[in-house]
Amino acid sequence: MALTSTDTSRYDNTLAVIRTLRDQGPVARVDLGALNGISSATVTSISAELLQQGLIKERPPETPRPTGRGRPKTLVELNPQAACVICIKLSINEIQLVVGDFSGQVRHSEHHAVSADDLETLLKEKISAICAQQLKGFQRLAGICLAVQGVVSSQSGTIIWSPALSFRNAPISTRLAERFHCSVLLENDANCIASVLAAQPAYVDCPNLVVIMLGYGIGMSVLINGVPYLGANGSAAEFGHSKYQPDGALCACGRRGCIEAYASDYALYRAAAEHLNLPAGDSAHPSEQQMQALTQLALSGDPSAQRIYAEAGRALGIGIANVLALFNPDLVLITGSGVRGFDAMQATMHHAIDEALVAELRGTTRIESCAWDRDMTCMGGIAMALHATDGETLSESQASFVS
Amino acid sequence: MALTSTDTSRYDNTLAVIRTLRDQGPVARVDLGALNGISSATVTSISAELLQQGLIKERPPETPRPTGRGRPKTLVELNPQAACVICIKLSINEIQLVVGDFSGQVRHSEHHAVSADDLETLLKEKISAICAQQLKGFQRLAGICLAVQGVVSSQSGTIIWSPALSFRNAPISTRLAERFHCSVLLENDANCIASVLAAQPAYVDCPNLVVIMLGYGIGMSVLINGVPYLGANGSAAEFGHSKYQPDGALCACGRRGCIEAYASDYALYRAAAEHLNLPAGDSAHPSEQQMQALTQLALSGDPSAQRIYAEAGRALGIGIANVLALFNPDLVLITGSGVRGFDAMQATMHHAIDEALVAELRGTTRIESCAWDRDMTCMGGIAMALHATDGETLSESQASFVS
DNA sequence: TTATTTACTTTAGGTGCTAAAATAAATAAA
DNA sequence: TTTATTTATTTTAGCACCTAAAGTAAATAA
Repeated sequence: MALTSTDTSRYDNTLAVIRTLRDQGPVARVDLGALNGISSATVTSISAELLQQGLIKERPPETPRPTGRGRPKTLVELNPQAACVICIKLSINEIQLVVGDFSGQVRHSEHHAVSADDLETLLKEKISAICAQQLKGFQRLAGICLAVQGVVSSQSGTIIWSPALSFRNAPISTRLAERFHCSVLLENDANCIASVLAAQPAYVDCPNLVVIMLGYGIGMSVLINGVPYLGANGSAAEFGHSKYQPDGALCACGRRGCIEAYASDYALYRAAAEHLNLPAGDSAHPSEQQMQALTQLALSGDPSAQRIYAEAGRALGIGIANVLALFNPDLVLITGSGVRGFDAMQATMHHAIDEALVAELRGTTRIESCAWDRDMTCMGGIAMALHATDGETLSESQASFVS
Repeated sequence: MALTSTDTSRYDNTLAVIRTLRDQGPVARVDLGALNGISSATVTSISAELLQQGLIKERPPETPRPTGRGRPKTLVELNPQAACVICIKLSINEIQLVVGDFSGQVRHSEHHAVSADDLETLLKEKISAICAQQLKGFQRLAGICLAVQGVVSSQSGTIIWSPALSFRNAPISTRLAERFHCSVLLENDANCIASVLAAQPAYVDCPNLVVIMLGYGIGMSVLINGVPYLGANGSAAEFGHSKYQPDGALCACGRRGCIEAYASDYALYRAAAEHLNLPAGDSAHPSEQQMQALTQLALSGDPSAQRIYAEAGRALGIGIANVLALFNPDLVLITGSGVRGFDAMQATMHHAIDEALVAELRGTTRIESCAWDRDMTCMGGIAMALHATDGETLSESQASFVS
C-alpha cells in the first residue's frame, strides 16, 4: 500500500528518536521508548532500520561497567558522519563558516573579511572550498543555513532588509540550493541564538522565551512553544524598532524614538561623543574597544556615562514592558555583545518596567542577562539546519537501502 | 488492545469530521474525505459510528434535486441536539447568558443586571434556570464558557484581573464545574471575538490575526495560526497597557502613558470634559449616549473634539506600530464599541504608523476596522466551548453505546 | 432499456503499534 | 560453582485503522 500523508506515525517516531539522540547523546532503547512514549518493541524496530541506513550506531559497552543488576543497556548514538550542515553567519564586514556533523557537533570553523559587493561569488567559493576539504568523511551535505541580522523571509528565501548587506530581496537561498544541491535555510541571527539558549537546561521550562540581543543594533527572537515566531513576512520580533519616545532620538532605520536609538552601541557612543573624551575611531560604528572604554567609564562612576546608560536602561525597560504586556513570556533573556554594559542599565531598566506595569500585567516573567558567546549564532544555525533536514536525510538513506 | 496515546488517528479523524460539519454545515461523505485528506471508505466508517452515537444525522434529500449525473450525494450534518453549551459574558453591570447547540447555533439568549458582589450565587441561579427551562431536548450540557474582560488564567480557571469584577483569583471555573458537572472554560472576551472573526470568509487567509477592541477599556487578541496566544500567565495581548508616552496620561490601571489612557472611552471623555459641553452623567464611566455625542462633535468638525480624537489616533498608531514590529501579523482588525469614533482617529493613526516604521518593518499587514456586534463575544464563546469539549462529547457517546 | 456517471459500502491487504513471551546478559544468593 | 533474580532487548501474535479496489446503489443521458 502506498504510504499516505495521514500515515505518519512511523515517520514521526523515527524523527523523535533521531532528535532525542541529538539532544541527549547516547541513549538505550528502553529509554528512547520512555522518553518518546513508544514501546521498546517499536524502538527496536526503528533503531534496526536506522542502523542499517547508517544513521545511528551502537556504542561499545563502557569499560568500567555501570553498576546495577540486570542486562546492561546497549546505548545507541547518532552516526556523526551520516550527514553534515554548514552554517554561515553574515556580519557587517565578516563572514563565519562553520561545519556541524549529524550529531550537532562543530567540526570546523573559519572567518573571512568581506566587502559586501561580491558576496554571492565569495559564498560559493568558500562553500566549495569547505566541501572539497572538510566534508570528506560525510555521507551527505544535508543543508546550509545562512544566519543574518535583519528581516529575512524564510519561506521565500530572500533577505528583505539587513544592515549587514548592500543588496536586497536577493533570492540567495535558491542560488545556493541550486549550486550545492541541498536545502538552504535563511534565518535571523537572533532566532539561531534563541534556539541554542532554549535548549540549555536552565531554560528548558520556558516554552515562551524572548531573547533580546544588544549590540551594534538591537535584535530579538520570540520562541513560542520553543519555535521561533516569524510573523507574516518574517519581520516579527523587531524589538529594536519598537518605540520608546515618539519623535525621540534618530535611529539607524531613519525613524525616531526606536529603542535602538537609545540602547544600541551606536546610540550609546553617539550620546557619549558629545560629552566625553573617548578613543578615536568611527564614532558611527564604534569598535568593541571603543565600547568597552565607554562601558568602563559608566561602571567606574563617571556621571555623564552613567546618565547615558541610565537613559538606555530606561528605554530598554519601556520596550521590555511592552514585550511583557504583549507576549507575557516565561523569560526575557538579554544577551549580545551589549550585555557588557548591562550592569550600568539594569537599575533604571527594572525601575521603568515596574513603573510601566501593574503587578498583574508585569506577571511572573523572569528577566535575566546571559553571557555573550559569539559562536552561539552558528551553533544555533547548525541545530536549526539539522532539524530542518532530518526528514530529508531520513528519506535519502531509506531510498539508498531500498534499491 | 488498549488504545494508547500514540494511537490517535481515528480520534483525530473523527474530530476533524465533526468540526468540518460544524464549520461547513451539511457535507457529503466524499467531500468530508476530500476536505480532510482521508479516504471515503474511512469517512463511511466514521460516519456510521457517529450516526449510531447520535452525534450526526443524514439529511433527507433536497426536494428540487441538485442537477448533474450520477448518484446524488447524501449529506450528513451534526445533530444539533447532541450537546449544548452555555456562554456567559460578564460585563461591568450586566451578564449575558447564551445557549448554543452542537452545531454552534444560538438557541437562547438573556441579559441580567448584576451587582458584582453575589456573582457566583447569581451565576449558579441563572444557569440552573437555563438548565431547567432551555436545555430539555439536548443529550448533554457539554460545557460552560465564561467570557470576561481582563486577565484570566485558562489553565487554572481563575480570573486574575478584571475591571468587570470585584473579586480576584476566584476559582470560579472549578466551582461551576462541580455544580453543573461539565467543563468550564474561562476566556478573555477579545479572544472570543477574534475566534469568530477569524472564521469569517474575509479573514480565513489570515493565520496571524490581531484584533483590537476599543471600548470603555482597550483589549486585544492575537491569533497565531488561528489559535489565541495566551502567554505564560494569560496576560499576553494587553495592548491597552502598552505604552504610548512614558509618564503620559493616567490610566485606569494606575500607571501612566498606556494607550488606553488616550484612546479608550473614558480617556476620550475625560479629555473632552475639560473643554466641551457634554451630556451629564458619570464622566468616569461615560454611557454609550455620552460617547455618541462626543463622537458626533468630532465628526461634525468641532476643533477641540477633533484634536482629542486625533491624539487618540496617534496613540493608537504608535501602539499598532509596536504590534507590527513585534508580531508582524497578516491583519489588524479594529472593533469594539469604540469603532464609532474610528473615522475621527484614522488619519492620525495611519500617519503615526508610517512615521514610526520604515516600509520593510511596516510590512504588508492590512489594518482594517470592523463593525461592532455585541453578540459576537458569546458566539465566539460558544464556538470555543464546543471546540474544547468535542473530545468529551465523543467519548461520552462512545461510552453510552459500548454498554 | 441500456450505458454512463457519481456516491457510497464492502472486501482484502498492508502498516505500525502494543502486550506478552522469549531470549540475552548481567549481578546476587545459595 | 550453580541457580535465582533483575533488567534490556528481540520476537511473536494480534489489533486498530487506513487505503485501494471491487462491488453496489442511484441518479441522468443516450
